[in-house]
Amino acid sequence: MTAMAETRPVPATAIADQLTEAIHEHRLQPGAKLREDEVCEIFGVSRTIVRQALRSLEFEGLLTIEKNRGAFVSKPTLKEAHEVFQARALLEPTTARAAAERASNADVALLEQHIQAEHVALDSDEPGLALKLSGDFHLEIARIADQHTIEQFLRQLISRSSLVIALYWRRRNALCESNAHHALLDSLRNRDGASAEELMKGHLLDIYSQLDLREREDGGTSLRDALKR
Amino acid sequence: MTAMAETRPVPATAIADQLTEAIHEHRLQPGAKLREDEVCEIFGVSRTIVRQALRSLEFEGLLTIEKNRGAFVSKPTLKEAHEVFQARALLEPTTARAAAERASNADVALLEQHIQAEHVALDSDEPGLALKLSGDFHLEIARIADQHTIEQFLRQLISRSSLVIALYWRRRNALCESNAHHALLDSLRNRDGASAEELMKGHLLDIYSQLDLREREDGGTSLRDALKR
DNA sequence: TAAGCGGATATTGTATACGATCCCATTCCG
DNA sequence: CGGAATGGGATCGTATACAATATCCGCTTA
Repeated sequence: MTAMAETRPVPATAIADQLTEAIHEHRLQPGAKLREDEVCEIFGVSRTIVRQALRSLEFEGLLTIEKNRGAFVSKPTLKEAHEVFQARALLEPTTARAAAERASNADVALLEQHIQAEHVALDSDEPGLALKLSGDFHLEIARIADQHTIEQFLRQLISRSSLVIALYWRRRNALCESNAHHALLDSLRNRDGASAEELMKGHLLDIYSQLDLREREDGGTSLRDALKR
Repeated sequence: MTAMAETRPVPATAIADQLTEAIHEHRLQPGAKLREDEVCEIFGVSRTIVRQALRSLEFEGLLTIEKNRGAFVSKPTLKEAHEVFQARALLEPTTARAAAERASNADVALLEQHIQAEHVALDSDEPGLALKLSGDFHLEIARIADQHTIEQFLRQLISRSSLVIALYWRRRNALCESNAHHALLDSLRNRDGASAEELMKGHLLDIYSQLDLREREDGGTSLRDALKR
C-alpha cells in the first residue's frame, strides 16, 4: 500500500507519519520495540533522522523512549486511559458545537466522503484502517471548528485512544458503529450546534463504556490477596 | 541565580528547562533568535544535545524552527492567542473543581507557599518571575486534580500564554492581581468544587480581557494606508 | 541444578566532520 | 546612480565515527 522500501532519503516527518499510521492501524502493537538500525534500513536514512522521528512520536505519546534501551510503542496504563477520555470529554463537545456553527458545504461533503471510506474499510475487513479513519473524523471536526490548538491536542488524544483501544477493547470484532458519526454529520449539515455538542458527548461516553477499564490485579497483588484468605 | 556558565555536560532536558524558564520570565522575548553554537558554548555541550533541546521546545510551542534559518522564540498570532485562552477555558474550570474535591492539607499548604512566593516576586519588582510563578500555580492545580494528561496540555497552554502576555499585555506595569489565586485557594481549602470551577472560569476571563487582542494592521498595510492619504 | 559472575555482542548516546543553504556585502553592468 | 549578479562567511542539516551502556550467554561454584 504505502511504500515499504524507500530508496531516497525521506524527511523525518514522513517517517514519523508512516510509523504513526502503522500504530494507529494496530500493525504495530503496544509494547513493540522499534530498533533504530532497523528503521534506518527500512527507510534508507541515517540514525540522525530516525532518532528525530522517534523523538517526535515520543512527544505525541505514541512511543516511550527508555534511556539506553530504545523506543517502544506506548502501553497506556488504566489511569492514562481514563485521563485520555476525560480530556476528550472536555474538549470535543464544545468543539463539535463550534464546527456545526461554522461548517461550510464543502466541509459537509468532505465528512460524507470520510464516513463512506470508513464503511468501505469495515466491509473489506480492515478494522485497523477503519479505526484510523474514525479518529481522523474527530480531527476533521476540530479542523472545521477552526481550532488549531485544540486540534493539536486532539491529535495526541486520539493517538493515545488508539493505543487504549488496542489494549482495553472488550470485543475485538464488534467495531465502533459509525451511526454516531452519521448523526453528527446530520447535525453539522443542519448547523445545529446544540445537537452536535450533545451527540459528541454521548458518542465519547459510548466509546468509553465499551472499554474494559476495570482495575485488574497484577501478579504481586493477586498473590498477596490469595494468601490473605 | 540559575547557573549561567555550566562547564559539565548537561542533559538536553536541563537545557530545555533553563531556556523555558528564561522565556517564561520574559528574559528572552518573542522573536529572539537562538543560535545553536551560542547555546552550545553557554552550556558546554555539543550541537547534538542543543538541537534536541530546541526541538523539544518547538513541540511545546515555545520556539519556532525555520528550516535552514534557525530557532526563534515563537510569536503567537492573534488567532493563536484567542485559541490558547479558549482551550484553557475548556480545560481549567473542570480541573479546578476536581482539584478542590481532592486537595489534601499538604496540597493547600503548598499552594499557600506558592502565593506567598508570588507576592515576594511582585514586591521585589521581578514581574517576570511573578508571571512564571503565576503560571505554575495553575499547573499545580492540575497536579492536585491528579490529571496528568491535562497537566501536560496545560503546560503548553501556559507557556503560550506567557508569550501572548509578552506580546499583547495592555499595561506593562499593572500585573495580574493575585486576589483571584487567593480566592481559588479558599475554595480548595473548603473543598468547594463548584466555587473553584466558577472562580477559575472568571479568572481566565479576567486575564483574557486584560489582553489587547484587537486586530491591528501590520507594517505593510499601515504603510499602504499612509501613502493613500 | 540454580544462582551468580564475566565477557562478548548488540544497541543506544554523543561528538564531530562534512555538505547544503542562506545571508549579506561587494561588484559589475545597464 | 540603481539594481541585479556573485562570492565569501556564517549557520543549519545530515551522516558517520566513537563512547557508554545494556543484554545475552556460557562458565563457574556452591
